[in-house]
Amino acid sequence: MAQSVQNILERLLKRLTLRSALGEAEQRCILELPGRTIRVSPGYDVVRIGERVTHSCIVVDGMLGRFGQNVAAQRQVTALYLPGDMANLYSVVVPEARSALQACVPTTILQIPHAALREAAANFPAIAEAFWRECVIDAAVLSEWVLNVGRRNALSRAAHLICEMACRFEAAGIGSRTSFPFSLTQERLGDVLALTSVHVNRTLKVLRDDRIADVTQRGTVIHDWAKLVHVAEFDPDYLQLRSKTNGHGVRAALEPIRLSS
Amino acid sequence: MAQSVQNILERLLKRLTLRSALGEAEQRCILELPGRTIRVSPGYDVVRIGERVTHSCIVVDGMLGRFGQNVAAQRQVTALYLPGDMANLYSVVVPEARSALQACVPTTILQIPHAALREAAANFPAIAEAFWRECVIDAAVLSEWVLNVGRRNALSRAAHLICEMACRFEAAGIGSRTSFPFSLTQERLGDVLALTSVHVNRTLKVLRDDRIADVTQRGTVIHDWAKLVHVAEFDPDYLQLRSKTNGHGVRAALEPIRLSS
DNA sequence: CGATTGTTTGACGGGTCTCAAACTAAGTGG
DNA sequence: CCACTTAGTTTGAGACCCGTCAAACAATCG
Repeated sequence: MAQSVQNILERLLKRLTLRSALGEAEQRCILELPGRTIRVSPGYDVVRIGERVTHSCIVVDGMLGRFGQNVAAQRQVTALYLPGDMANLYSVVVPEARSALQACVPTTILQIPHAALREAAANFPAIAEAFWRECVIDAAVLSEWVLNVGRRNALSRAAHLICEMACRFEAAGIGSRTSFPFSLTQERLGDVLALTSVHVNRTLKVLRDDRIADVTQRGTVIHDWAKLVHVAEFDPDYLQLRSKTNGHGVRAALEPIRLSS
Repeated sequence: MAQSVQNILERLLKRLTLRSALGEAEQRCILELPGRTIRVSPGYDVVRIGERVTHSCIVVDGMLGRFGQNVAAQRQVTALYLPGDMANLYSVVVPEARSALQACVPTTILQIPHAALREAAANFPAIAEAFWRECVIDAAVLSEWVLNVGRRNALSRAAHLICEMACRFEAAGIGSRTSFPFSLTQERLGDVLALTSVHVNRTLKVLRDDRIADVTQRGTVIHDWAKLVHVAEFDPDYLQLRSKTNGHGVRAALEPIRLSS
C-alpha cells in the first residue's frame, strides 16, 4: 500500500519495456520522473470533462475508469486502468479532457507533470515512441471493446471482461490468473458492460451457477478458465502483454528513429 | 479522381496542421513523403488480421473501414476513414494487424512505407508528436463510438453516425454539411451500427419519414440538422476538427519538445 | 439498532433479431 | 430490346434478450 514513488516508476518501466525497447539512459530517465502521489475515494473525479489537464497519472493502487456520458445521464466506461497503467498518457498531446477519469475503488495515483513527460519524450525519441505505442495499444483495447459491446450478448460480454481483467492483473503482478482483486459494484459493472445493474446481477449468477467464475465484492475467482474463454470468444493478443522486445519485432522497428536522432 | 500524389499529401498536411503546429521544414518533409497509389474494389482487404504491416495508407478517394469480427462471423466496424485520413498510422508503432482494413466502396489509397514515416518522425519531433496526436484523436473518436453502441438506441446511433460523417466530410472539403457522398449498403451500415440490415432499414425509414435525413445509395442528404443533432445527442468537439494551432493551445504545448531536440 | 449501500429476485414491456418473402435497380447476354 | 441474374431494399410476424419497475434481502457502519 505504502509504495515509494521509486517502486511505482519501476513498475511503469516494466510495463513500457514489455512493449518497447529502451536503452539504459532512457530507463534512467523514466525512473527519475518527478511526481506526487495522492489518494482518492471511489467516485472521486480525477479528471472532469472539459477540464484542461496538466498532469498524467499512473495508477499505484486501486482502479480508475474513463467515462463518457449521454444526456440521459447513463454512463459508459470506455477504459479501466490498473496499477502500473498510465491512465491518461494521451492527455500529453490532447490536454482538453473529452471524458472523465474517476476512481472506481479507493485508489492511489501518482501524478506526473506533462512538462516532465514532454521533456523525456523530447530527449529520448525511443521514449516518445514508447509513449505513442502505449496510446495505440490503449486504442486497440478500446477497439476490442466496441466489438464486445456491439456484437456479444451480456454473458459473453461479462466473460470477456473477466478474461481481460485476469490477463491484465496477472501482467501487473497482482494475484494470479484465476484469482485477483477485481471487484466493482454491479452498478459500476453495468457502466462498463453497457447493461443495467439488474441484468449484470443475472449474468453473474449464470457464471456462478455454471461454476465458471465468481465475481463478488471480495474479488474475482475463475473456476473454469477454458469454459470462460470459450464463452467470451477471448483472444488475448490484442492486449499486447507478451514481451516482444527480445525478438526482432519491435527492436528492429525502432532502429530508424534511434539512429537519426 | 486522378489526383496527383502531391495533391494528396497537401490534403494530409492540411489535416495535420489543423491539430498540430508544424514549421516550414516539417511541412516540406510531409510533402516529400514517398508513396504509390493503388485502386481497390469494395470488399477488398487492404490489411488482413494477423498480417505484418509495412505501409500506412492515406485514403485518396472512397472510404476504408476498420473491422473486428467475432466467431459468429458478425463483423463490427470500429472506424471509418475518409479521403485525407491516415487509415492505419498506428501500424507504424504496432505493425501486427489486430483488425482488418477493408474498402467500403471503390477506393484509391496512397501507401507510404513505414520507414519513411519513421524517418520523418525521427528527424522532426514535431512530426512525431503530430502523428502521436492523430492516433490519440482516432482513439477519442473510438471512445465516443463505444458510448454510442453501448448507450444509444438504433435511431440515436444512426443519427450520430450521420452527424459525424457530415462534420468529417465537411472538414475533408467534400460536399456540404447537409449533402455529401456518404453511402453504404444497409448491410455494411449494420456492421458499423451494430444492427442487422433489417433494422438499419427500419431506422433509416424513420429518419426519412420524419424528414430528418435521407441516406440512400446516391449519398446522404440532411433535411433538418437541428433535429438530427438533437436525436443523436451530438457534440462535435470530440472530432477535434476546429483549428487550435493558432491560439496558444497546442502551439504552447509543443514548445518543450521543440526546444530540446 | 437504524441507516445506507449493494445484491437478489420477479413480472412485465419494448427494442431488436430472426426468418421469410416480395419488391426494386442495375447489369448481362441472347 | 427483353428475359434473366444478382445485389440490395422493404415489409411483416413472431421470438428473445434486456430494460424497467418494484420489493425483499444482505452487509456494513455509525
